[in-house]
Amino acid sequence: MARTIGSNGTRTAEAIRQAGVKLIYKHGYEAMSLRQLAAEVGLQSGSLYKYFENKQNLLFDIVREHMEDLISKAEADLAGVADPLARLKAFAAFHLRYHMTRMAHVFIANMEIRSLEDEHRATIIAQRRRYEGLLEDTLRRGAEAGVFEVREPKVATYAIISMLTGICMWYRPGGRLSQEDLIGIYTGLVVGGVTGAEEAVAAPLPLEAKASMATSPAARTPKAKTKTTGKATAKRTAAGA
Amino acid sequence: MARTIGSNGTRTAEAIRQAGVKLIYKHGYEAMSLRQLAAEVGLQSGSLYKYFENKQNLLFDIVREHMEDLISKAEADLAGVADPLARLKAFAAFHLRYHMTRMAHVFIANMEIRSLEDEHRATIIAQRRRYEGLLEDTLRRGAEAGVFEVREPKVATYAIISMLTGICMWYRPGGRLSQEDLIGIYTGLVVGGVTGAEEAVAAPLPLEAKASMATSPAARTPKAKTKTTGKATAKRTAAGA
Amino acid sequence: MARTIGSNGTRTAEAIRQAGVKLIYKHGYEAMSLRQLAAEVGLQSGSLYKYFENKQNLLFDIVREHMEDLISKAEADLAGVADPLARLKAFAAFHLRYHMTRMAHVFIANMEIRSLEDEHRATIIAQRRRYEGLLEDTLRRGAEAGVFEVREPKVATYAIISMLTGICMWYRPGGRLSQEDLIGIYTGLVVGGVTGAEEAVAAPLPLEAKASMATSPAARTPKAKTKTTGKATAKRTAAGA
Amino acid sequence: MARTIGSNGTRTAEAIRQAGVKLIYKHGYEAMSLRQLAAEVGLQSGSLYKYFENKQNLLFDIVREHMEDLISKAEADLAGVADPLARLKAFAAFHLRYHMTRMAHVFIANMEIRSLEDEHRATIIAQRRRYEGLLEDTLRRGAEAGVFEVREPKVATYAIISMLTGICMWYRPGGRLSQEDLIGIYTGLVVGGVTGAEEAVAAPLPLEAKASMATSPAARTPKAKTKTTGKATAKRTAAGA
DNA sequence: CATGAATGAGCTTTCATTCAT
DNA sequence: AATGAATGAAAGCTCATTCAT
Repeated sequence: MARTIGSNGTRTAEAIRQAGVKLIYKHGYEAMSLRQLAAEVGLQSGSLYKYFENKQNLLFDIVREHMEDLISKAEADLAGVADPLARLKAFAAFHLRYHMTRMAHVFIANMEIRSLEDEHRATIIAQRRRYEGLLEDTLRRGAEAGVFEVREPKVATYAIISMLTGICMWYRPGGRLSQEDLIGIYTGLVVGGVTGAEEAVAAPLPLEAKASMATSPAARTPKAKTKTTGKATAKRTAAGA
Repeated sequence: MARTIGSNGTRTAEAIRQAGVKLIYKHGYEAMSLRQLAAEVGLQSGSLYKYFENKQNLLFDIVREHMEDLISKAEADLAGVADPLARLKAFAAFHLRYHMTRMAHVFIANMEIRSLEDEHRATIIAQRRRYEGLLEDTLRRGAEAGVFEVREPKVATYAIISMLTGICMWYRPGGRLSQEDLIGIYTGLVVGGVTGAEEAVAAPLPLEAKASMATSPAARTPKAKTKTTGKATAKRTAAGA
Repeated sequence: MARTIGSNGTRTAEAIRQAGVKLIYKHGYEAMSLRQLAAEVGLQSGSLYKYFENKQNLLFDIVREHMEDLISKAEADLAGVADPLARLKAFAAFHLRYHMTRMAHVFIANMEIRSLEDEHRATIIAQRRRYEGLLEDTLRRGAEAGVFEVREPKVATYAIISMLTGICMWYRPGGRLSQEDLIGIYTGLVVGGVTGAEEAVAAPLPLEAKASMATSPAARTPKAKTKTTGKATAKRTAAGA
Repeated sequence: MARTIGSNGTRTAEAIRQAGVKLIYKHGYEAMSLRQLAAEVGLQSGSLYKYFENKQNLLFDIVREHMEDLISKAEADLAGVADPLARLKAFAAFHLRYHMTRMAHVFIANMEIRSLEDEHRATIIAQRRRYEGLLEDTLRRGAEAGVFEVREPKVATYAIISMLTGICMWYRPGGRLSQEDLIGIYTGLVVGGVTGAEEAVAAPLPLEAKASMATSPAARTPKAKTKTTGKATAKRTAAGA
């Protein structure tokens, strides 16, 4: 029988990718074994090595491609939107929609950064920073324009992204509230947070003070120690401990 | 020479607990080996079993005691505060301060729920729900009193807690912004979010519609399948896959 | 070079089985380590797991296959023999010959029942009962026919089988007495025992009295307690203690 | 409070001995851990070493003392009995009664010979031989006197002892048949076996032929390899493999 | 007499990975 | 493109044993 378009190899590669996402999401990267993965796609575990160099690279590929997808789609969505408030709402809506749609990928990208080796993690963190930049720039411009009450755009960026990303910890399709309902609720919280309520709580901050933050939240994630011997699985050491 | 005060056993137990927190924070529970842990406290790995039943129980003990501490301190902090807005601010301040102070414990409690066995996870999730209840009740009462514009207190609870918890992903002591600065910023975002900006964005929600959420975000964390045969190490399966 | 006929896998499996029998016979199941076994067949210990699920199953497979072999050969040997005395002699001869030929298997099947987990032990005990049934039925029919003086066929069955099985505690091929010599001697003891000498010793037994025996000698072997928690290696508890 | 007569130490020693018998009977020597044993008598496992040199010696002490008891009681029972048939019956009755009464000790002495180190096993086997000698001499004298039809007293000895010993594989007190009932049945089998039925089955044996047996069944039990290094638990190698 | 902390060796089992076929 | 046999390392855990107190 003739090969179907997209060779078996291509199809197997795709199956492995999908099964990998599923299993890492379910069990975690460390806890997923390649035997499991191979069984999921109907192969022997040794055969997987036709499709990736090693387990670490499978994870890296999944996360990197996810980040590329996330960034390009976000940039496309915000492309024509100039007004800061409109951009903020568009960002929030995009982020939420994306996170409700591709929960497994998002979950992995957030949880398994610690399982990436140094170099790979650096790549992903750079992508993350670029993505965060979309929001940070918007907040900064809105603040300059006087429409947002945001004195620390970086902090606000982290806060807002944490809030929005949190949705994939509990959201399930088919619930009482539709995706659009939820987008409405979350956007309300975000917009309310950055417009005009702030003075009610906080005293003016000393802007000239030394920053209390790392250059990015990403820097907080544990860093793998340099691989040393043999085939040993790379272990990670956290910067912050 | 006589035994030093606070027998070796007690001190070793404490050292193991602390090293455990440190290593799980750095490497993750799955990636931390008991040999590593033993080396960290200057023991043979087998000797650790004087101090815990098994690796899983070490994790559970750490997380459970952390949650107990978190809850009791939170309840103490909110004890006399009746006014919804004051309670909200007190909760935010407590949560942030706690998370900036005990980052490793908090990080572990959030990240390693997936590594807990069924029963243990259920215990922790129940504690989490109780903690979330402190905020949810406050939001609900504030909404009833007309001081908060919150139509979905549960969703708002998840959103706010996600935002506040996010601080331990990037905060480092000694930065430009003091803990109190950051508490000011975050509290501003939270209070702004729940007071009066919402109508600007979202259409009224159909309150009677079917819920789109699990009973708790906790339910999203992967659930271990029931142990079936033999001595096999328990693996986890995610509810959502 | 092409794979040798009978793939390596098949040959390795057979080598493992044989080495397993040899080492369990020599050291006992508990005392045999899988490292020993692997070394015996020239493998790493982990590689054994291509060939059995775990150590316990290796033992079970060995014992179960032995019992199947024993039963089927015994049934074949007795197939056409109707006369009770002839059947008794045929049984004794078969049992002795088998036990002198496959001493290691027999020894293991008798000694290591205690090392089997509950379910496995139940299977083996059922097989043992079936085998014993061959003798018991013969004794019973012989007693009914008046050719045997056997008032308690079950007790006599246990006694005779114990006597015959005992041969594998001391027999070695190449000794002064041939297998056929020994069969002659043992058969004489057995036949003499069940034909007509009994009244010389014992007073008539109250047949209606309550039995003083377990349903089978097998039931005397220690029974593993039901596995309860975690991954703990199953220990055994004796029924009679 | 004053010490009771028989110091605590003496009582503890006795408790350890009894618990040891119980646990070795239940689990087997290899499978019994000293932690279990210590727990059974309410001690820490390290404290056991006040009462024995090591685990191996505990086993040896138990078995040796059992054998001494067995032999001295048997010799006492047979002391005044001269007539071969009476001696045979007395031996059988004694052996059965003893085995029904002290099943655990007997079981251990039979099953755990393989777990004894070389030297210890040699001691026990010598005792066993002496015990067997009581029966063998009786058979020999009976044969010489023409009252027994036994051409191979050694073989008959092994056969008879195996048969009688087998009772402790299935007997339980409180069953339908009393100890005396069972003694009657077994004695009938034994006496019948050695009196006059033999010619019915076997052709005369060539007495001058080379023996097909080891000097004692005991020699069949595995022999421990010489202890080699450090504190390593001694492993055993079977002579017959 | 007994504890309790610790050792060091060894166990069964799992894993990522390799490679001849 | 895939198999299946095997490796070598490491994991969690248990054990008999020691010894200062």
